[in-house]
Amino acid sequence: MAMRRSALSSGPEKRSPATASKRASTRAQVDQAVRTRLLTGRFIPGKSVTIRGLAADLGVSPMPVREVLQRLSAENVLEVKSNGRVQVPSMTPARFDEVLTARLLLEPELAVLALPSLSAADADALTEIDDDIDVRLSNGDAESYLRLNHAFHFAMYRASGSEVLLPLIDSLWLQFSPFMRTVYGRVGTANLVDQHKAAIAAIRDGNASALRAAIRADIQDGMGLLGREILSSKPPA
Amino acid sequence: MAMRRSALSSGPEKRSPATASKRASTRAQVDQAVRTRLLTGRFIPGKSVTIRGLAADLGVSPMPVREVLQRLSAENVLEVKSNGRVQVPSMTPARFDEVLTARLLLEPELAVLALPSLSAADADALTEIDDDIDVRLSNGDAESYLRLNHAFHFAMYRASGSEVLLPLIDSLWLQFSPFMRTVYGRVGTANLVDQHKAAIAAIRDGNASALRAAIRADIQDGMGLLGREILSSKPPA
DNA sequence: CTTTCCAGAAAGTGATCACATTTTTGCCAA
DNA sequence: TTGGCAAAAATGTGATCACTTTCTGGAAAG
Repeated sequence: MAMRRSALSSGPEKRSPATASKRASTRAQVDQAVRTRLLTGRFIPGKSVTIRGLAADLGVSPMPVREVLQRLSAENVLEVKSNGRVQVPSMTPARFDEVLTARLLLEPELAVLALPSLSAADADALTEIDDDIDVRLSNGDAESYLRLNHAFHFAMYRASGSEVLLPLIDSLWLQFSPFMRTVYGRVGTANLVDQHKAAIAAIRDGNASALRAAIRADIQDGMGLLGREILSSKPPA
Repeated sequence: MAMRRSALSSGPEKRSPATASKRASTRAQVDQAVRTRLLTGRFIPGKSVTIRGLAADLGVSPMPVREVLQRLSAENVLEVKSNGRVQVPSMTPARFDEVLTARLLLEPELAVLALPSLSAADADALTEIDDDIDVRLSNGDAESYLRLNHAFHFAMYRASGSEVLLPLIDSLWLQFSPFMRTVYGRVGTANLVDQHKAAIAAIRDGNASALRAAIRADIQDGMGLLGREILSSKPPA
């Protein structure tokens, strides 16, 4: 294996004991790094994640990693096996159906709740993200698609100022993203469709029912159709 | 303050270093203990929870407590202030509305998903819990009511074998239970109504739409009416 | 060539320490 | 009595160690 030092922070490695330093705890950095990896599918379902291994990978001590893995386990994002080992859970048909159900129940609702707070400027920002998505899709860049699709949805959702629904949806995305990455890697991204433009139009019109329908359809298009099919063929995943 | 040693495990206190001992990790025990306290309202909203303090209270070392607090923070159950201190969050009107919305979206759905797995024996068990609830309500025993109401709902939900929706709902209950305890303590439990009997009837009939309606109404009755009113009068809570 | 078993490595868990920061307390002066 | 200020206590965070359990790989036996 090639030399890889400190996937976290490219700066000079000074870390005196217990130096909370620059107002960003090491745990928060590790947490962000792991979440990003999950959301962009850089953690494959079934992959086992070890404290010391990830700590070495990120160039930090085991303690912050240990706490982050606890957090993600509690969020139902990582799975703790009976022997204590932690891994990215494999997707099952039952699990997939539940995630889809939960998304369809929660996300259209939160989008509608966010609607009053979404300005024309927000709609412009969403359009910019969506244009970027179109480019990535045609290029087959699955990882960037995942990242931007997440950015699109959460730019909407965050506008709601939600304190309860948003964390729930956050957990859901962390749960399905690793699996969807494998799906997109298998079937490609070229024929992926979404309802982002319909959603943006609904936002500009301030049309709640249209926005609800768009988000619902978007989830079905991006996740429902493909994933269900994949799971029928390959058992665990 | 009176002497209080080890609220956890009344047995002889032997704990050699790193003895995973009797197949129940200390962390799991602490986790269960804290969750029970939250669900029965023994943690008051606004109460600050410290690692060392809780560890001393439970008679364990700080490490397991530290991990449990991380888990509950990640689940949006405990709040981490900007200074790192952890506390049971105060309920706000916005937060309350969101919890109620999320409950109404998720719980009726999961109940219906559980319906096919609910046998006549399960209905009998639910009836037994509900009878117990009636006794506690007339006695004004708010803490037992919280515990049994939780038991009633989750006896249903668990039958679904859910891996995704159930953890989400779990998080919601941990979020609103401390607040509801203060509500019941203020208005009493005598005039509390629920739809448990309607739910049990729907289960015995295998009637999905009736069950969905019963759960929805039960949530409105037990939480919606009272809580909204209380929040109008006292600001934080 | 396959199976069994044992030694070494790897991994999670709990304990303890050190340190920076924040909070609390108690005292002194106005 | 009250206001502020400094000392002390409390708290979260990171690091490190010890120990148990589990996993892995290879050697020996069939």
